[in-house]
Amino acid sequence: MAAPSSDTERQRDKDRTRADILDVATREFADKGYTGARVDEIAERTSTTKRMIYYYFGGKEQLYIAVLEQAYLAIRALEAELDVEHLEPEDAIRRLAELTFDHHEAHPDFIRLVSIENIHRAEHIARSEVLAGLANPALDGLTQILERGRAAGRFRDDVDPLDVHMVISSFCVFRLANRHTFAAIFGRDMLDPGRREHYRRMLGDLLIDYLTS
Amino acid sequence: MAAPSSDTERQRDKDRTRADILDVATREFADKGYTGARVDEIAERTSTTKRMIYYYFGGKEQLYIAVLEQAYLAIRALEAELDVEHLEPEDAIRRLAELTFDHHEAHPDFIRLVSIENIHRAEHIARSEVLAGLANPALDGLTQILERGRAAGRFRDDVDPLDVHMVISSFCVFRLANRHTFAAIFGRDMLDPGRREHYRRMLGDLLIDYLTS
DNA sequence: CGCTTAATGTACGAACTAGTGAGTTAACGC
DNA sequence: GCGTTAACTCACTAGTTCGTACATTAAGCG
Repeated sequence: MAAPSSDTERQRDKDRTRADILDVATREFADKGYTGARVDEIAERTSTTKRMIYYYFGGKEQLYIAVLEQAYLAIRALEAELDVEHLEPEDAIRRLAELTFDHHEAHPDFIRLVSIENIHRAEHIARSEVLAGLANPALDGLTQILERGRAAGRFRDDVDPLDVHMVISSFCVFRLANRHTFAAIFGRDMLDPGRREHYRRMLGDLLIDYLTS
Repeated sequence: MAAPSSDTERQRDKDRTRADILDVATREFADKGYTGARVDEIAERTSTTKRMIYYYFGGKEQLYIAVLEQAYLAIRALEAELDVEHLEPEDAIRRLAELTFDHHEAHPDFIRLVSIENIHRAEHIARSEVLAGLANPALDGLTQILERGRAAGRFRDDVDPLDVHMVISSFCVFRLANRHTFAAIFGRDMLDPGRREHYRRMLGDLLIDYLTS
């Protein structure tokens, strides 16, 4: 056989092995935290061996950083799809907030990785050339929306886009990141599907009432 | 000497030894997380030995649960001091929010412990008889304020106290818990003293605008 | 003042954990 | 075909980490 074609199962595949490790590692780190995750455990769930983790990534820490990079880039790629330029400012804000709301709910592992990284004071993000200062497409969209609302005299003129982004993130992140202690203390599951629409609408109301006051 | 008096330095003191261990352990667990914390490290920073940790607490996990219990009870004791019955509903809401805002900022270790516990899916809180279902005095106060505001026709009548509490917590917790990744990605320190008043006021505005819309 | 026991210190071990040394085999260009 | 090298396997180790067996000493009581 001359060259491996797409329908041929290659026994050795650099990309597939790497992707396999990264995928398993993402789940393991998100599940157990950086310190709690075990390299041997990751290796076992992989279709390859522990030696390959060191071959491709160098060590536990570099593997964890690679996991963070992949997770952030994937989320940012999703955010870049945001298209709200055709909407009225109020509707655009709601749409943007709901996009974040939905994204967070759809990617609990990412939220867990962020929480874990904050426990470690973002030292790994700081060490990553890819992530340090990675721009946020959603923030650019938000800036434009606020500008349009302000120009139309419908939004107050003393709001910083990053502050609004912070409010949206607070709400959406808290709902996922703190759901366990919240449920244990107050007996309410913030992820209960029956309350989903209520929270989604509430976030929009909160933002619009503030911006138009 | 017959009995140990208060001015006598007792060489053996059950309470002091226990409190010492608990204090050191709180800092260690908040700093490194449950898995990251080392029993030997805690012992070393104590004025006693590792053997005593096992003598008084039984093991790493029970020590961690004891740390959580003490931290939660201390915070709840502070919250119980809330006195807003003499204030107008709007001012009472702001006061309550600012109290939470200040408390969170003053107790970063507590916020870290909560984040860590959420990573572990609150399994230790669930195992603690003291903490499971521990009532929140601040929530009772909030319920009364909302009721008064609603009766006076100044607050909307479709708000759940726990939802308002969630919004307050989201904002205050996010500011502390996610400050590192937020700073790494956006270059803004949410704990910058120069922005403190801005955030404090913003939270109040956010709540009042929503409740009075 | 000696007896009892709660409180404390010392030394150690079994299991785990990140990482590696050295050899092996499949893929691919020539 | 064949040599080179990238991809891969296996067995192993040095250091760590929770936990404990055992010895010891201070405190209080009759």
